[in-house]
Amino acid sequence: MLQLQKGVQLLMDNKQIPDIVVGRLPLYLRTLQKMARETIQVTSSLELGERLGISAAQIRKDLSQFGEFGKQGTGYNIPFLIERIREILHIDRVWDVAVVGAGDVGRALARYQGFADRGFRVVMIFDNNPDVIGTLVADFTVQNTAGLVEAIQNAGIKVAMVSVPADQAQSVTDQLISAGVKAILNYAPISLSVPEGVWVQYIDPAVHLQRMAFYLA
Amino acid sequence: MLQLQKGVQLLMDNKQIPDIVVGRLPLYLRTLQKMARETIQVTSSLELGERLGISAAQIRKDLSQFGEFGKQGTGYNIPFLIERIREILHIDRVWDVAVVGAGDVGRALARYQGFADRGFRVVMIFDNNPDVIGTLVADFTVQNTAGLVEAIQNAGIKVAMVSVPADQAQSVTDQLISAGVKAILNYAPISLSVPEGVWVQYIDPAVHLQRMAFYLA
DNA sequence: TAGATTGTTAATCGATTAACAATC
DNA sequence: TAGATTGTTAATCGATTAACAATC
Repeated sequence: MLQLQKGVQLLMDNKQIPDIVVGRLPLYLRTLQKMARETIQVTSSLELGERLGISAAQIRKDLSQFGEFGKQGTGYNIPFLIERIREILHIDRVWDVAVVGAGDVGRALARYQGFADRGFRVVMIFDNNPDVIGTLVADFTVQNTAGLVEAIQNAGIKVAMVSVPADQAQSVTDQLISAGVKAILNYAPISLSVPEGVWVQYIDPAVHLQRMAFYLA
Repeated sequence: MLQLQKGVQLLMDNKQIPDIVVGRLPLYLRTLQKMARETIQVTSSLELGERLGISAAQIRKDLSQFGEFGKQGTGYNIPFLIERIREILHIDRVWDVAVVGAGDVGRALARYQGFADRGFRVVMIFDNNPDVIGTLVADFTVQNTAGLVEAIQNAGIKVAMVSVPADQAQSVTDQLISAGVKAILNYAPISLSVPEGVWVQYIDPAVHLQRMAFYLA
């Protein structure tokens, strides 16, 4: 009875997790996986925090949003915590990803080895340049962007990376959304408009460099 | 006298600008430059905010940290505001940048056209693979990483991008710092340790994708 | 002038840190 | 047991928003 009520409460609770906390989980995961490769079995919020440059209190607070994963006096079992974070982030599976734009950046993304075991794999790449369509990138034949919506819809792809010129990025984004894509990693140097329920992350190296330049003499 | 005192106060003030505000300035700049290309002359905090998905109040508050750049009833002169932000960010000049690691990512960075007119230009690229050293990337001959410290020191370079495998990134970072580099854009999927006064920004596409995966069903 | 929009203040909201009982 | 470390609460700190006088 209490058990049930608790369950109901949890369901109704629908506690809103701060996005800033969500944003730190992949960093925790990356460092935990590095520790695992170093065959470390257990860690503490203090040790993990030192590796990340984050306070121990913040790590404990962040994790406590999702459950109780540690043991007093001992700390966190690393393989266990890795699995919990993978579940929380929904990367205890592999998401198929489409790349749009087969220039230098798109080709580097299609070949990138860094997605392996991190929840994603590139499965198709598009371009609108007739000289590029049909060529091979990694193991993929570059497809015509004209067929993007159908191909992505048929494959049920929910995640895409955009590496087209800035002036094509919004149009490509609109097509991706109409094809059912819900998460877009945008390399074009432009702010995108997307409807509620679609997520965008931005990678613009010039923006990152400019931010640091502020602190340069 | 009052004038002087004001100046002195400003000097002594040394008001700490929140880093989160600094981080938004490059986004404001990017959108303002897009508006300028659309030959718009004047904008308001409301209009700029709509393009960026940021509240008008936040834009005004952010800018007010650095001075009074607008005009009541009118808004902001776009070319004027662009110049002020470029000064604030210290990108009213061109920073030379070194790329370390001439794999797919490093080569894409060396060829990237997106740094033009945004305050940076790549001037050298390094790798430690004998098969790659001496080859051409864009207009640059790939140099041996063994000579990195001397070359960067001699050129007075303060900004670098790291695109080497994760297990070499900390060692490369240490060398860059000993060569005088103060700002590092790190593409290796690892947290770097750097001393006070050195700035790091991270680009890890898997981290960005993982963050969005949380919101996917 | 009337309308628009700034820069700034005060109020609100949210995130981080400090501290500690619980407990392994 | 003694020492260590969690999960959580309360206190602090910082960021965002609302509101408006000033003024173009």
